[in-house]
Amino acid sequence: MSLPHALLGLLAVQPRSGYELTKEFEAGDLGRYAWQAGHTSIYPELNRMAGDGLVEVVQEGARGRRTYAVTPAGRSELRSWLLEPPSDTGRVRDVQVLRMFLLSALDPADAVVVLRRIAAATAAEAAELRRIRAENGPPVGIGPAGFGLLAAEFGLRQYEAVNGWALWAIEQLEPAEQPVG
Amino acid sequence: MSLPHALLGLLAVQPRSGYELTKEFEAGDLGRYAWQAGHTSIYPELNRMAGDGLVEVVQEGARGRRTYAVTPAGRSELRSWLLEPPSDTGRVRDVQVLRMFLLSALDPADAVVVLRRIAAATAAEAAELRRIRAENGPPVGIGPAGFGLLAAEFGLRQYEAVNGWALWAIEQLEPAEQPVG
DNA sequence: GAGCGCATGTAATATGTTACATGATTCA
DNA sequence: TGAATCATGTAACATATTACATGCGCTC
Repeated sequence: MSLPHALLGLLAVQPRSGYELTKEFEAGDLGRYAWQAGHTSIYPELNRMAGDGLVEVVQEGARGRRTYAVTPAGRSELRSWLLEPPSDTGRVRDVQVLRMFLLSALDPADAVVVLRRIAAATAAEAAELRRIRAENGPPVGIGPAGFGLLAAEFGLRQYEAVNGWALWAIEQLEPAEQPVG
Repeated sequence: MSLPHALLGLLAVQPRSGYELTKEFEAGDLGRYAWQAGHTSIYPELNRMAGDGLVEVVQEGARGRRTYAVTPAGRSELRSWLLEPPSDTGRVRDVQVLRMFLLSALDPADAVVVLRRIAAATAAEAAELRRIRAENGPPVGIGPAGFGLLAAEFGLRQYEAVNGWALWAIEQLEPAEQPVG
């Protein structure tokens, strides 16, 4: 269960309310590439973590808004979780990757259709990330400002890799698709 | 919920028992990179799918062993699931990727420790996959024999991408780690 | 003052994991 | 005949998703 660590990580960047954390999971890079959660998981978890002393309410605003920040205990917990050996119970579960693996079960013609879609989608995503990177200029430092640079670069390389794989796979399959040259 | 589709995909390659499917998820490429499940999920799901006519028992062996195969209805279901537009409810949840995103929350020195570990691990995995690919020779065709080739290539490119990213990230962080050149 | 978005929560349902449980078969 | 592995299952628990629910505050 990594939700508390994801929350600690986001709060370590800057204090936030449950509502803002929810938005971050919905729209941010972390929610897109790494971990997802809805508000119905986040609110109870924040209360639990506050009870455990990992986070604390640092501000109360309008409409019952409570801004949380990481406590020293929370920071320590996050650090040891990140530094501890992978101890991997690693349950991978990625629908997109599953689809890619199962392509072999399709006729080559069908598989190529899907692969072309993957190639187009990943190329578009990669182009978008390249545009964002160019706009922001070369990275001059990575700090508590956010995951932006590391995340963007990671996403870019990931998309490029999948794109290259899809193009390669299409080449492998096309001879079978068009045996009559 | 993609477990039934993962099962359909594995059974489309060849009929198998619940026990064998469990082993495949434990040790196979699909279980490693794409989707995981334990026997306590698999057995009830197979029974449900048999009730729905997606799979059928084609053989009964010793110790109550039941070998399942995909029915035409199951094949049709798998195909339309693979061809349908991504309709992305895509709930990404990858602990390793989460760790990578949260690195920014660490001191640069700590982050570099973790990144070096990632770089070493991904380099080793990539080397292993390259070795396997070299042993099996160039791919001459992809058929119902399995996910082997597509999977190995996908894994290799994935590991190379993460490796490249980790090395890049180390370079970004090291000036901060050693400000006194 | 009406509507929208902010902000938090509970309850019911689905799903997945861990622990528990059973019995058959093979091999030493 | 004893141990290991095959082979399947149920029950209890933890977790996640969906639906339901409430009320404040801002803006038009």
